[in-house]
Amino acid sequence: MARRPAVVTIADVAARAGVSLSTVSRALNGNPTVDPALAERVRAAAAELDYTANPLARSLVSGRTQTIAVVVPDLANPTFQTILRGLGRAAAADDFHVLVSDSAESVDAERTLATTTRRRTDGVILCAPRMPQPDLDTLAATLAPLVLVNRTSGDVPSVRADYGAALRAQLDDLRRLGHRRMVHLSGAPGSASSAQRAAALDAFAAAHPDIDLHRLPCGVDADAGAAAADAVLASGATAALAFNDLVAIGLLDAVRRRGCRVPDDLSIVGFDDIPFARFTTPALTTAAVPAEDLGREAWARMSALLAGEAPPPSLTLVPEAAVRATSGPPPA
Amino acid sequence: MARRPAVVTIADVAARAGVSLSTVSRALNGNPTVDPALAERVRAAAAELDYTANPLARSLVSGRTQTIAVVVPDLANPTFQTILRGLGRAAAADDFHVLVSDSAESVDAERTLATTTRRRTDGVILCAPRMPQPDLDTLAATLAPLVLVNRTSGDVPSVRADYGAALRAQLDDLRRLGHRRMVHLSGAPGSASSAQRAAALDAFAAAHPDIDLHRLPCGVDADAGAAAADAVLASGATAALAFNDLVAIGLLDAVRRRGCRVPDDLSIVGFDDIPFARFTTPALTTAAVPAEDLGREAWARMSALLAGEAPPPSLTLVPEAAVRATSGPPPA
DNA sequence: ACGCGGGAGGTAAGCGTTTCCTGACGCCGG
DNA sequence: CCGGCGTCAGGAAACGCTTACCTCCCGCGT
Repeated sequence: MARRPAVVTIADVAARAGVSLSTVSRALNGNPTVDPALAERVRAAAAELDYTANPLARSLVSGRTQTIAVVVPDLANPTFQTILRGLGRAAAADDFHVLVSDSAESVDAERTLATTTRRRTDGVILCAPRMPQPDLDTLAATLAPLVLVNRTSGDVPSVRADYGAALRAQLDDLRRLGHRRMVHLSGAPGSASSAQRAAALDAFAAAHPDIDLHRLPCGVDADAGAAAADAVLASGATAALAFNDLVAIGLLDAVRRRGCRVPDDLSIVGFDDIPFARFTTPALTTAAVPAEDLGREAWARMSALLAGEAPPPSLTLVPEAAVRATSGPPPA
Repeated sequence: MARRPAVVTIADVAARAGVSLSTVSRALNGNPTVDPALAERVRAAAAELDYTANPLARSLVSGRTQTIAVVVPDLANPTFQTILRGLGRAAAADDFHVLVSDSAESVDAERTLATTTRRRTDGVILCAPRMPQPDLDTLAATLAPLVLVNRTSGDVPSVRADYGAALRAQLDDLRRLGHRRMVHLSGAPGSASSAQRAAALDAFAAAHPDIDLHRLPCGVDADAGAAAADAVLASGATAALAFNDLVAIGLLDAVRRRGCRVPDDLSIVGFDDIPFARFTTPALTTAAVPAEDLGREAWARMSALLAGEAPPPSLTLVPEAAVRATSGPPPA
């Protein structure tokens, strides 16, 4: 009994069709210089043998892998998941594969992963990298083609949400509602959005000296938000602005457990508008970061880069306010 | 000015160290037959040139890519995200990369993605595939090494949660609480868990003929849960068992908006214990599927397979009941 | 002093493609 | 009728690496 070869190569197809390797390659790649009848014969042979070109060998010679790498700080973060989903689907539509790595919020891992995954892919998308700007600038030089999400570096194409503008809008809304003591729960110091937010806070504080705007260091997840509950309540603030929805949700739950009524005693606003923000009680007021769009747009830029075209200009989306039920006037 | 070669190859290192290609390869791969002093010289040359072996070329000859493929039905589903995270981190710890694809709940995409990604990786992990059993069996034969999550096929190593057992426990709990009219919101017909759940429902119905157990077709997300609210209320059931937490959350929110008190008027139990289940109001009673463990264990099996060892036996984890506040006795 | 064994490093053969270059053939024009 | 040119297919190099195999040299034993 004829043992089926473990793997069928282009040579098998060539033998079957009675032509040379190069002809098979040309025929299967649609090279027009091959006689149509011959091409058909080759295709038939390939089909009978169930042949598909080995992508590795192909990549080695062509220098292209049809794969891009994405590095995110934490796969458990709903925002990154959504970005990844938009990105992944857009890339898949263009027949590209996605290699994801989770840097576990570690700057070292970020650098290492970016470098090693870059070597086996055609480009890298760094999603909200936490590393300091100089490090990012240095690294960026070695990574091209590179697209950044929520960070910028030189003229690297990027897409990002304007955290500063959205935070400013939130602060203004709360001020208009009458709040005069507010607290901001800041997270992930490395993230670019932190800088934007800090600037927005500074500007607001300067513009409204009558308002007591306190800043409370905090983590980036629900536990961190819960842990900050006592400090928030002790601060006497009538409104809390959380780094993200996770923090807001943790805080919301924790203060309610302590008997604090939201929004009557304390207004809470989140950031990101994760899918669950609608389902908290009360429904969370937040700023809707269009994460899926960010992912899609990031791919659009990478795709242009890979095609050697000029990428679309860097994009800054302003998150839209999603005013729901955790914000309201301060207690009288 | 000496132009730096775009890419430094093993030949450059060999020239720099004044040795042959093979010696460089051996030295860098820690082959003990190379003289320690020479090895050191090679390593030094490699370091000066900032050389790293081209993974593609290496893969082509070695036949190993240090990469595995994972196919999930929907990246937006928190359970798959968690599985992916456990899997990704475990694989990363073993210096493996992960190529993820989102099949968008499409059976066709599932098959195609599995096949094409398999070719550029060392193995595939199919996460909760939706395709019918015969298709899965056929496909499985061409995919080895393969690991299945939440499905089985022949003697393919697998890890899964025992949805049937957990659902049985939920049903028993509700019965003990006194519920006599219950409704089950079933989702994703293709999924293996649906079969297990159907069997559990059948068995329960047979064992407790006095209980009215109704089944309501439903989708798999929060919107589907919300859409089912009227039907659930109209059914007169005092307890609703949702296909997953997303459905439960949508339902919970929708019935509360209609003035229904949970759990006083209606008990609701979810499934999966997604991170947000703790934060609904009231906190959602659910069954805790250890998704991160599933991911980690899936990798353990793949890892063994790749090492040519016998994989650990297929694993079935029984989700633990997470009794919180959406379940209670039926109204009197 | 010579042969032989063993160890270290070099040579070259792949891995499976793509692609450049060459050669054969046929056709057309001179 | 012959030369030249265009077309199409084959040969072979190249992509960057690993590894089997072979050579060379050294040291030992007789």
